[in-house]
Amino acid sequence: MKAATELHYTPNALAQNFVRRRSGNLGVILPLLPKVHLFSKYYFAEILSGIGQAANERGYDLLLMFAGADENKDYLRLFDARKVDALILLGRREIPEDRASLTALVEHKHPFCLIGQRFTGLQTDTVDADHITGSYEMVRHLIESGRRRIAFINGPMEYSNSEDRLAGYKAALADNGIDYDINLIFEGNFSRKSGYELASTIASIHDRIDAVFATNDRMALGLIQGLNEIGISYKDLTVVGYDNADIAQFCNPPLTTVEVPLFEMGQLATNKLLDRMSGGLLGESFHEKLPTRLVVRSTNI
Amino acid sequence: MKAATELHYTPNALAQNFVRRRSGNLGVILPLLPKVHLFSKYYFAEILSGIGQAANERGYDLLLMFAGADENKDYLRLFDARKVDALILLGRREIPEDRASLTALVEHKHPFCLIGQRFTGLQTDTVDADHITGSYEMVRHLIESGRRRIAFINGPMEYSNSEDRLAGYKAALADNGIDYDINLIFEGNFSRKSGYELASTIASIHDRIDAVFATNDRMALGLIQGLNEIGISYKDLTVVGYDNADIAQFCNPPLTTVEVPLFEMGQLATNKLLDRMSGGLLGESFHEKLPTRLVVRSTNI
DNA sequence: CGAATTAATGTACACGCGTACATTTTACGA
DNA sequence: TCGTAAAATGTACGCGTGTACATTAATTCG
Repeated sequence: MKAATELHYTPNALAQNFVRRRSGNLGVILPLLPKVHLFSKYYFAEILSGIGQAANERGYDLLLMFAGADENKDYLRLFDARKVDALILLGRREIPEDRASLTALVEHKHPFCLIGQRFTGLQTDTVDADHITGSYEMVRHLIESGRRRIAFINGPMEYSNSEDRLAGYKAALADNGIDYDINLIFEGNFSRKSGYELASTIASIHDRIDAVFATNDRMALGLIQGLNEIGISYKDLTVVGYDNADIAQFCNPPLTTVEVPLFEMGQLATNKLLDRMSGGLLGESFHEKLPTRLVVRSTNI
Repeated sequence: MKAATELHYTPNALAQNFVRRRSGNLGVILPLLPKVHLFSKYYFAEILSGIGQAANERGYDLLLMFAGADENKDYLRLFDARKVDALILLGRREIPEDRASLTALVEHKHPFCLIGQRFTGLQTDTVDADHITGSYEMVRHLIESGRRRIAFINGPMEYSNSEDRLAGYKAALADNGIDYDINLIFEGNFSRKSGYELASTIASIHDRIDAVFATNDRMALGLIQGLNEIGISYKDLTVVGYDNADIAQFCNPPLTTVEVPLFEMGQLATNKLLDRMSGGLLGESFHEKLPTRLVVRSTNI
C-alpha cells in the first residue's frame, strides 16, 4: 500500500469493471431536452441532482442518455453491452414504443426504475409523487375558500400523472358534494402556449366558474396571460397551478401551486434500485409515492 | 455476421473499452445542483442537451459528475482510472481550488474544455458566449432609448463572465461619451435574493439614475420585486436583465434581456474537444465565443 | 518445542475483445 | 497449368484486474 501511494498507482477502472462484469454505471434516460416544454427543465435538474447524489454515495457513476429516435427502444442493448448495471427512466409515456421497450426490459429481468410514470400491467419499479392527494388537496383548498365550480386543465393522458390528478380532482369534488362536470375539463400539453390558447375557451365560460386548476405552472401562467389580454384579470378569476416551479413564485400574481419533492424522488429511486441490486434482485417491485405539499400564494378573491 | 445477428450477439463494451484503452466516456462536471442559485437551472439543462447531442453523434457516452467536496480536485483521478477520455467543466470559478485542479489537468496534458469560464494564464480550451458584446449592446440599447445614468448590478468577480459584462458596460459608456461612475456599480451573487436586497440601495439613488442593468434575469426580477415593495414601479425605473431565462418572458413586466446560445455552446465544446482528440491532440487550444442576442421586451419609459 | 491452526504471501488463470502475424484460399496474369 | 499476389481465414497473445488456490510464515496450544 505504501509503494502504491508512492508510485501514484490508480487502479484502472476499465479493467476492474471488466473483470467484475459490471460497468459501475447507473444509466439515466432523459427525453430529448431541447424541445422539451412538457416539463419544466427544472424538473429534470432536481431529479438528476437527487440521482447523482445517491449514486455517488454508493460508488456508481451516472451515464446520461437522451432518448433519441435511433436507440429508442434499445435499452436492452445498454444491458447487453454492459454499459449500465441499472437504468432510471424519466419522462416516459404511455405510448406503444415506450411500453414495448419497457416490456422487453421486464422480460429480460433487467433492473430499472421509472420516475413519474406508471405502466399498468407491467411489474416495474416506480417512484412518483402522490399526485392524487396533491390534486385532491388543491381542490379542497379551493372549495374551502368558497369555490365550487372549478375548471380543470389537465395534461395529456399519456402521462399517468394526468390520470392521478384527475382522480384527485374528482375525489375532492365528490367528497364535497359537488357534481363532476365534464364540460369543465380541458386538456393542454403542459406547455405555456397550450394554457395561453385555452384562454378564450375559459373566458367563454367565465361566468360559470369560480376557479381554474391547471395541472402545471406553465399552463397556469399561459392561461393567466391569455385571460389578461382578453381583459379578465386574475382578480376576477382564480387560477392555480402545480409543480411549484421557480417561475411560480416570481410571476404576477405569485401562483398557488403544489410542491413536488423532485430531488427526493431521484434520491429514493436510486437508493431503492441499488439496494435491491446489492440484495440480489430479490423482493417485489416497489412503488413509492412521496407526499406533495400545497403552496398557497395568492388564491385571492 | 449472419450468425452474430441470429445469436443476438452484442459486443461487450466493457471489454472493448478495456482493450482499446479508452472509456468512450465524456465526463461532464457540474456544480452541486441542489443549492445552485448562481445560474438558472435551465442554464445547465440547455448546455447539457447540447453536449449530449454532440457526444451521442460521435459515439461517446456522457458521464455526469457533480463537483462535490470530496473529489473536488481529483479530476486527475478520472483520467488515471480511465473513467473518462475527456472532460467538460461547467460552473467553475476563479478560486484557488478550481485553479489548482485545472492547472494539474493542464500539466498532465489531459484534454478538457471549460464552458463559461476563463482562467487567465492557463492554456485551456474554452467555449463561452461573447458577453462583452452582449453587455455592450444592452447598454447601447439603453443609451439609444434615452438613458444615460445606468446602474450596473454585476455578479461575483470570480466569474470571468462578470469581468466581461463589466467591460462591455464600460465600453458602451465610453463610446457614447458617458463617464463611468463607480458609485453606480453593485455586486450581487446571481440569486434573486441578492437583487431583492439591493432594492433599497437602488431606491436611494433612484433620482440619479435612468435604468438598472442586472447581469442576470434572476437578480433583475428580485430587484423589480424589491423596488415594487418600496413603491417604485417598473414604470418609474427601467430594469433589464441577462440570460433570457424562461422566467424573463413570463414575469411582469416581460424583461428586456440578452439571449445566450447555451445549447450551441455545449455542442461546440463537445465537437471541438472530440475533434482535437481524434486529431491526435494537435493544435493550439481553442477559445470560442458565440454571439449573444439582445431581446427587447419592455424597456419602457 | 512440535504439531495444528490461522494468517500472510505468492502464483496462475480467466474475463472478451483487438491486433499482429501465420496460414489458407481465391484471383489473376503469364 | 503454374506461380505470384491479394484476399480471406485462422491463431496466439496481451490488456490489468479479481479470484481461487498453493505456498509460506506466523500464531496458538498442548
